[in-house]
Amino acid sequence: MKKELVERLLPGLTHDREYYEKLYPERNLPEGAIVTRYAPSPTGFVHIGNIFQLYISCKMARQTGGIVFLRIEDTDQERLVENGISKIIQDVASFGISFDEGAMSETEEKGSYGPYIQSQRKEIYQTYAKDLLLNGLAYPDFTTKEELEQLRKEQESSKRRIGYYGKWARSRFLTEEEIEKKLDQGLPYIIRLKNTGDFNRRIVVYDAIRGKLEFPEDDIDQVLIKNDGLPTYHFAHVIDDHLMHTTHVIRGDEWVSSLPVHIGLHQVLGFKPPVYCHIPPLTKKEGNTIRKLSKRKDSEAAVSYYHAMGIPVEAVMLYLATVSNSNFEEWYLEHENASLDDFSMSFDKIGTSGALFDMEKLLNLSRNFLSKLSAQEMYERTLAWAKMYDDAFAQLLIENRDIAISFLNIERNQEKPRKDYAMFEEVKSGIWYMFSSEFSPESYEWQKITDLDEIHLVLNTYFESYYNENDTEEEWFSKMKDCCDALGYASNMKEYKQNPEAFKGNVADVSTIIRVALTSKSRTPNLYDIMKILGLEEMKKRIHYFQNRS
RNA sequence: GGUCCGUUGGUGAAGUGGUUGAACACACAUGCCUUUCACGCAUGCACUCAUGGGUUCAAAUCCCGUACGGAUCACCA
Repeated sequence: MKKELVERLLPGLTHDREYYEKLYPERNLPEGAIVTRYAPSPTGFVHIGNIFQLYISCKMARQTGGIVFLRIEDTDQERLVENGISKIIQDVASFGISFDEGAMSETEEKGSYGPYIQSQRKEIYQTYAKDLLLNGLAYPDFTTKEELEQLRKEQESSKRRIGYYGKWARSRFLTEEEIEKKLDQGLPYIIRLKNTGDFNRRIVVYDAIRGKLEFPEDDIDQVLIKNDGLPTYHFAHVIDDHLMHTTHVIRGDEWVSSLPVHIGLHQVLGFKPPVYCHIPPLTKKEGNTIRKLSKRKDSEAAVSYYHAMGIPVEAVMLYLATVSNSNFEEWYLEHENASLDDFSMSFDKIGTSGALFDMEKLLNLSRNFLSKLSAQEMYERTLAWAKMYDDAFAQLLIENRDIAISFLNIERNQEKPRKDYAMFEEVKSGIWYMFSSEFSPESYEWQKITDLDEIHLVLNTYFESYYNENDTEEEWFSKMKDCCDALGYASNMKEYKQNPEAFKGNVADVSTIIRVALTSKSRTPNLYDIMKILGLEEMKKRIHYFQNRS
């Protein structure tokens, strides 16, 4: 196509493609370093699947001495959300992830391969499109949406392959005179690739995760530049990843079917394609069907969900690591105290079929993680959570700091600590009865022994004659047994089991009476510790409260 | 409809032709321990790897068909 016409189509371009090729030279990185990117469109909040993908990207880049950068794909101007970039950066940062290069805020960026916001790279894309136009590898298309729709219907009814290709791509055959005439009329147009691909030829692509993939060549005249002058995803991705020297494109597997398009574009532009790595989606079972986790339908898809529930980010990352590399879990079991960074990930250990998102497993990981924190850390983190999501609870934690820490410490400093909490949200329901200001229960969880006279008898006897604040745990328990013997309860479990009729109950029943009277709950951590923390004064108050109610 | 991908237990999965009578983890069940709970310990949990056929001395592992599931086919990414 002649130069004047091309300049009419894509006006105002001051550079040629060689200029850009020189502007963005080869990166100076160690052999085998992986350069990859996170390339979201700023259309809302970050999805847990994005974090999953990002985790893999960061891991692979960092362990090879490479780079991961943030590129904003905002070529769809209609779907943009206000402060979209900040939201992405914030959500990502909340999982402890940051970028080596790329967009850093709405207005700032870092690195010498920018701009990293696609809408600011318009001239670059157009320059490459212009080059294609000049070489007869692209052409303007004035077809309207209605005409396109019409074309599709024709193809459907005659059972042809759907798409704008070959003889169906009518604008291919426009003469330069016809183009000029339409331009004179001011008709809107787009730029399409004049595809030389042949549907009957096959191409082979090696995906780092899925292995050998085979497709027919793409022969569709893909849109390169849209009506608004901005490129389509396909065109922008190919140019950006070439110019930014991306070595590995790590993205969701909804993209595998556009691989022929991307390979084709790399070819016409004379680029060497990067290695493609398509990761499977996180899925969810709904009835009998399995589908991708969806931001709209599934609350657990939003990153904010985990923060609100108080699931520590470490646990979420652990879960994502478990799902991403099949050998991670075993490795982690052998390296209990190792950091995630010490694990060495590989593409071929990433599964190809989507993992069902398993909340149980995540919570289990979280429970284990939280059980390993010190009481002090547990307290601080619970407090930090409460300050964000539950003011009243935060206040209580501050007022009862020492009690809270002592309570959280029960059976924590041991080889295999208690696993009471999977999220900070649960701490409240586990701890409230320790705070005297909160203790005024409406009901008590009485178990086997429910006769109130008997309960009073046990409580009075125990506190009047047996409890001593200064006892060690052994002394405490042996006195508990003495109390049982005195009241007709079995102090020895084996004896009780052999002949339950001979006793009113056993030492477990007596302990339960005391536990419930003091806490209103039948399940609590170790009673001895709880009594120590409450102290005699508080216990008297509670027994008194109970006796007045019944 | 075209194109492509996948299918090992309730879940994540290991496993690429022969110590797999299918590892490991989560969940579940039972028992033990035990002051409740939690922890811990022990045991159980796939009539065999979607299904039919083929190759082979030998197949979850290789080949073909079928079924089911998923992705994609925009001037969205």
